[in-house]
Amino acid sequence: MSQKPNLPRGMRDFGPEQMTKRNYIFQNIKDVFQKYGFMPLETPAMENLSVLTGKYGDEGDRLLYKVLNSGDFLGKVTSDDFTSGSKEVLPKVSEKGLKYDLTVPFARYVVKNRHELTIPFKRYQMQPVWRADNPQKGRYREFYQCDADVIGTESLLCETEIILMINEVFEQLGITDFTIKMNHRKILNGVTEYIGAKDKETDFLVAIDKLDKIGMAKVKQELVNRGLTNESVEKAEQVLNISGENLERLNILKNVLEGFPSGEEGINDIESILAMVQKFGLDDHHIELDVTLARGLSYYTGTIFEVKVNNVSMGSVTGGGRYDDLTGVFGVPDLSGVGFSFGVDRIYDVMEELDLFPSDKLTGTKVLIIHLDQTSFEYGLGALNRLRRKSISSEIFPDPAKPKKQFSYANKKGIPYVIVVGSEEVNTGLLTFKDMHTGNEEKCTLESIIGKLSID
RNA sequence: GUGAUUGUAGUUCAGUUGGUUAGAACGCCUGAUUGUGGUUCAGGAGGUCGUGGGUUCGAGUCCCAUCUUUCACCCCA
Repeated sequence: MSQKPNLPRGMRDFGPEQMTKRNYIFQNIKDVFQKYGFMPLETPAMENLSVLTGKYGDEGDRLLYKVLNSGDFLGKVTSDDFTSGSKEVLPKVSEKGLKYDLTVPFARYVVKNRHELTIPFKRYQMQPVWRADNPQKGRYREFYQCDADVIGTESLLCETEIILMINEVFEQLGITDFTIKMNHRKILNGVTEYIGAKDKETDFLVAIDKLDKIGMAKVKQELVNRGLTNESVEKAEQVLNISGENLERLNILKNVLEGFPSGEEGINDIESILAMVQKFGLDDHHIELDVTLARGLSYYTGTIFEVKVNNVSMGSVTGGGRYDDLTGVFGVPDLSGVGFSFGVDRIYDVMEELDLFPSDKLTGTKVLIIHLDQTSFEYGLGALNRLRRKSISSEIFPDPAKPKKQFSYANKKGIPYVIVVGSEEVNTGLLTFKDMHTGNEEKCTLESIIGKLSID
């Protein structure tokens, strides 16, 4: 027990059964991305720290995994650096880090290849990212993100298509009870202006983002603690209490934010998106306008959204938004982009909790050939070859073993059918074909077996 | 980074105020069944009690450190 090798904290293996389920999710997402015209992209696990740092706020910088330089990593460090602490030492011992999300490396890629890209550039990316966070439920130190971004257009069609894609993916995965929470950074700007707390915008956003978690009373308390005036807090409560259908909420907001240009722009965007979603004939679009949705990442400037699966104990499973100037920090301003990301690991946990994995779509090997002696083994090899030529996922037990052991193997692997080959079968050419689920057996030619297995 | 919490067989867990040889269930292996799994029955293997120190005549049990698990804060997929 004690000798067992262990994994680093927050990192996980995925066994065959888990991988089958994970691939099922990946495949669904990938199919939808491609259907909407996104092309695949991969970037390395590591980026230079100069690319990563400063993009995710102070908190993000803390959660970045830094990679020690190769060779004599202490070579450039003086004893003065050492005594003045890790801040001085870090840049001298580490130049690279593991990527924290897929959006920033994507922006780096866009800048690097901007002359070759067809604009608008649409890409999807499904890769692991790393965060040195403390693990807990639905939170890992290594996890996959599935991003799709469009860069180089301000069209609200992008936002609309994101909503369509989210609906398609969740529908295909069998997740029906979910909510796409949508908001707009400009609406939030307008609200902060309206309540007279323009200089406290970050404090305001951080506090209201917790509303559904800690309740109005505590949010108000936190707003006061963060230095907002009582008048601001009262006005904020009035806005945060807006309820009703999306259109009603919009109308109330319109009145409140009249005369605040930023807020008006945000409302117009949301209205356009909702109208366009209707044009695609999506009646049950799961959208809920939520003025408390703020989202952490500081680079969002337009529409923001987040998906929550209802009635499960899990944070958001998808998130995204529009960023007007992500590439600005890399020297290319005015490239507007919008993107979103599925959290596969969380979707997996949710589907497990709701028991949504379809067992029939997840089987690997379809048929196992069981042999009883050397002659039948060799006969079986020929049959195996023919099955595989017909693209039937099949295997033969590799060792001479008792039937009991071979059947048991099929059973444990969940292989739905077996073919038994013994001297009788070799002589007659009629193979014993068994349905492991029902236990029924029949004698068939290989052709008719192939026929039956090809139907499924 | 802060505050709690967990660790005993492959897995999930019992284990009394510190006291003989650390248990169960499931799983695994063998046989009942030399051409049949999943059910049943009989038997068997498997543990440095996370690790390192300490207290004690004696530690799975108490103390310290460390790692790990889970959860909350922060933040977030």
